[in-house]
Amino acid sequence: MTQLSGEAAAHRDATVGVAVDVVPLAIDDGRLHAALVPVVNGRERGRLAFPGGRVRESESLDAAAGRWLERHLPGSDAHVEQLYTFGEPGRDPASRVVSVAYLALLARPMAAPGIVWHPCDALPHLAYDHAAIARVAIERLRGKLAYTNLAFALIGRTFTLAELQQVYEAVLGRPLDRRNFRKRVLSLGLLTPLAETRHGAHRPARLYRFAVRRPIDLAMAGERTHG
Amino acid sequence: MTQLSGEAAAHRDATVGVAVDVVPLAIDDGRLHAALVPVVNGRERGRLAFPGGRVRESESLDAAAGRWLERHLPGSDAHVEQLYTFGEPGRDPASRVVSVAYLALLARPMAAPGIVWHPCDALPHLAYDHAAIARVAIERLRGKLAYTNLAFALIGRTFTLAELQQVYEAVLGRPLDRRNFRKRVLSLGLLTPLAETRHGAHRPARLYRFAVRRPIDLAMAGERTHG
DNA sequence: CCAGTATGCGTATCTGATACGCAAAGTGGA
DNA sequence: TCCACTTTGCGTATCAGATACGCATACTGG
Repeated sequence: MTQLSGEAAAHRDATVGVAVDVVPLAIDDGRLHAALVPVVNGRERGRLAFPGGRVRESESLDAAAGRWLERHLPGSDAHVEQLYTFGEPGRDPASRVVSVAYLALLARPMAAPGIVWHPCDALPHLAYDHAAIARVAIERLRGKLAYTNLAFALIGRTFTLAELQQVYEAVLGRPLDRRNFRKRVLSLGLLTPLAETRHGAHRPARLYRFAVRRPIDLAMAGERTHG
Repeated sequence: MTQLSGEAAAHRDATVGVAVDVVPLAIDDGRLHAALVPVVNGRERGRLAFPGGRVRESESLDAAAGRWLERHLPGSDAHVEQLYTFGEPGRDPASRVVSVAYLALLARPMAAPGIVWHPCDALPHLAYDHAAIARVAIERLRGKLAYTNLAFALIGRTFTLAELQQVYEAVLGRPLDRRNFRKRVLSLGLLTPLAETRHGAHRPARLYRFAVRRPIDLAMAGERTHG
């Protein structure tokens, strides 16, 4: 906020509410999926929406996002980061609510009561402005995948290169060349090869894990002049 | 907002206020500057902060940002875009306020009553968490300059390549090679050469203008595989 | 008219992205 | 047992863009 120069005092006109909406995303069967819950009250009852709700006076926005995620997907151990804030006056027909949207990346689409996982390329009609939130979420994820190690949040602790490639293909929505993908991802130095291999129907594949499982911005290293 | 399953109803517990803070940035003398105003009330009185204040019930967040910018820098004709939302419970000692921060890019550091322009690489001690807001703003601007045409907002309608280069150097904080800058920026096809030239102490320089003066994402064109 | 400086253009080189060939290492069926 | 088949793993050729840098051009000012 800041200085209330001539404006209403801090405790007055608290007519604008604050909420968070969490967009849980995970890969399933080579496709990106989003977790939705049915709306229980109001004019939008019955429609699907992202988990979310009011921010308490004593909690931070990040804490509120974590709390609402935990309520609907308990123990999900997701990577959560702020996405964008939606505050059009008419976005909730009941009252004026500003919603801080969050991205939550899960290693797997875990089941939970009331939760429905939908493929992101064919979402149903969502409540409120959640279709716009979904668009921004997927767009952001696509962008960040290219210059961060964010993929670690969408895959288990150990994985083969083919499995990691499936994550990228699911998010980007297009096929990648196996051999170039291998070179690229290994040259970044983010992966640690393990001694074990995964045995399937054919040649066993080496297992890897991410050296660091927290967000790293790769653009910092290779500084770009541009301009 | 969203479903208020078991939570307090929409009109109750409106104890969290919503505000916007605008970070006005402009280039002056080859350096990036930010516009600040003194805080007039509360414990932080006298310190400098970014322009901002409460969001009205009937206005959108973008409209609130534009209103507070217009109040302090009337007629600035800035490019305004949402930055990040800050909502730590203790960020304002007076009351719980969530602030949606906005970036405002100006072609020149225009003067206005009460406004103080400070170089971004040597900001004074700011009120509230505005130092963090400033960091995020500059970081975001640096990032977006590399893959958008956002520079159009930080320069006048017509300019020489040397002047445009100064904008990039001021934001990025490091010198660029003249000849490579020229090639890069011209190959992007964003600039339209004009017939006129600007005459100074030496060889006259051709004037250019941005073909489009609204944000364009360049990464969309050259799609990156990565992986 | 010449020294000085900024503009404008071109070339060589390096790095990274892309396209694609091919051997290696397993499984499963004949 | 062995061979067809599939997936993994590695290498090479080529191309586009980034970077380093040389140099002529076109003005001003003394």
